[in-house]
Amino acid sequence: MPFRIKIPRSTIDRLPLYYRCLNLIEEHGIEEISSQVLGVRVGVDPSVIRKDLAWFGELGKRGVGYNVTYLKEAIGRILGLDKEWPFILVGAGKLGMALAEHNRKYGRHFHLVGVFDRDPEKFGLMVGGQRVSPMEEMPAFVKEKDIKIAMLAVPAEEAQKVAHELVKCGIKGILSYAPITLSVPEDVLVYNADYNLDLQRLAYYLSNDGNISWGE
Amino acid sequence: MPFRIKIPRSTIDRLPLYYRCLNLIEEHGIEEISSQVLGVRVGVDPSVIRKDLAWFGELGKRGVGYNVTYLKEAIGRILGLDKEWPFILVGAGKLGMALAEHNRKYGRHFHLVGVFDRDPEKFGLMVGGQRVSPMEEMPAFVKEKDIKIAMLAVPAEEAQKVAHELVKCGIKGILSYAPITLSVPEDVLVYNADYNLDLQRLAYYLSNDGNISWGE
DNA sequence: ACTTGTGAATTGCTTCACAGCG
DNA sequence: CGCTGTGAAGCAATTCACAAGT
Repeated sequence: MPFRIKIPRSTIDRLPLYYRCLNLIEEHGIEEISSQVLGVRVGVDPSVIRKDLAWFGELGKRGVGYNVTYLKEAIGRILGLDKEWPFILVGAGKLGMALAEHNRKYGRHFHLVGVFDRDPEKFGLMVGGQRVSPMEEMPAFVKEKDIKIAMLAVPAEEAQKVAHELVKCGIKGILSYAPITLSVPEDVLVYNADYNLDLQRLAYYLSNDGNISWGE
Repeated sequence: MPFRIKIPRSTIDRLPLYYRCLNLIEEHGIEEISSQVLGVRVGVDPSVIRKDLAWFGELGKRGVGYNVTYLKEAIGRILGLDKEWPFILVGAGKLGMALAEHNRKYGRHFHLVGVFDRDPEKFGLMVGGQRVSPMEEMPAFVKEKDIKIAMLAVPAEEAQKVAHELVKCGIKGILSYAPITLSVPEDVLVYNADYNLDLQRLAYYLSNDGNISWGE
């Protein structure tokens, strides 16, 4: 009888950190690693790493540690990186173009299959190995190829409208660079990549040293 | 007698969301807002908003709600956005350049004052309103202008080395686009802007629908 | 001897429910 | 009456400490 367990969000948030680090460690030719050492490399407490991994079975060997390649591949499978994820980019401005080019060079597991924009001047331009197509062609394209992920790099004013369209044709995950909170149905996931959010968080800690003070 | 209270990290993480949204609401000419309505706009439970804001005093009026402009400015002060933050960019590749241009157009509260790269071919290029300077000039520049924030957009191989240099000349906050976990002293803050992390988290939820299944 | 996997204790955050005020 | 501010309850995540395994 199949049953399902909910994995803590914080665990999922850390898995890509482990994965990224294990890739590097593997390249260095290291075969075994302890939660201790991995912890230092990813900046996470070893017991957190062990708890995180334990959700998915017994991935390590007691007294020894974790096999780097095996663990890397296990985490890859957990994250769904054993398949290639096609995604589209909406918005071929400077930022969108740079992201697309960057992905072409460094992207693993995710490949750009379409770029869309409203501006006719952009049509036909090559961006990240794809020709920019008019926004009107997006719905058919996404439905036909059954694409689930979109990167959104359009101006704030357009972002909500575009998000709506994306959802309507079946997109389930959006990585948004737009500086607004998108409203989407709850079965659609949005990650905010607007770097101003992070800059502002930085500013808080730099201003307040993590606290606020009162009194005299 | 001065005393200090620790604000939850999750509260700080949400403040920029509120701030971003309040700016928009203010532009629409709305003067008062309840935690209820704001909650819908930012996708956060109203009681979370009230608890978050309560850390900083009584910012609202019972029976009425929050004054939009007043609240926006209060949050701005809390985050340290009442001052302008100068920052530098290290790495004038495609991504760095796009980020710099983007910041010039849309950046509030943070302004780019220097761009550095190791590649002599880049020297002198205009990026985000600044001329690209050789990496060697960075330490003197940062120290002299007392800059605290850096954006890091260099290849993985260089990133750790550069992070070290940044820390050595007084940088306290790094927004890193490099696909590695940087190791820095604990009084230095690093935010990871590597979008592959978010794509991988998306992939997990799209693959597993938030769960994993066992058994038969 | 060393390191994982894991229940138990602890800490921190969110949700609830309502008193306090406009 | 409506909405904030807040103690208390409930839930989730981290930390601890050690048994289990190599």
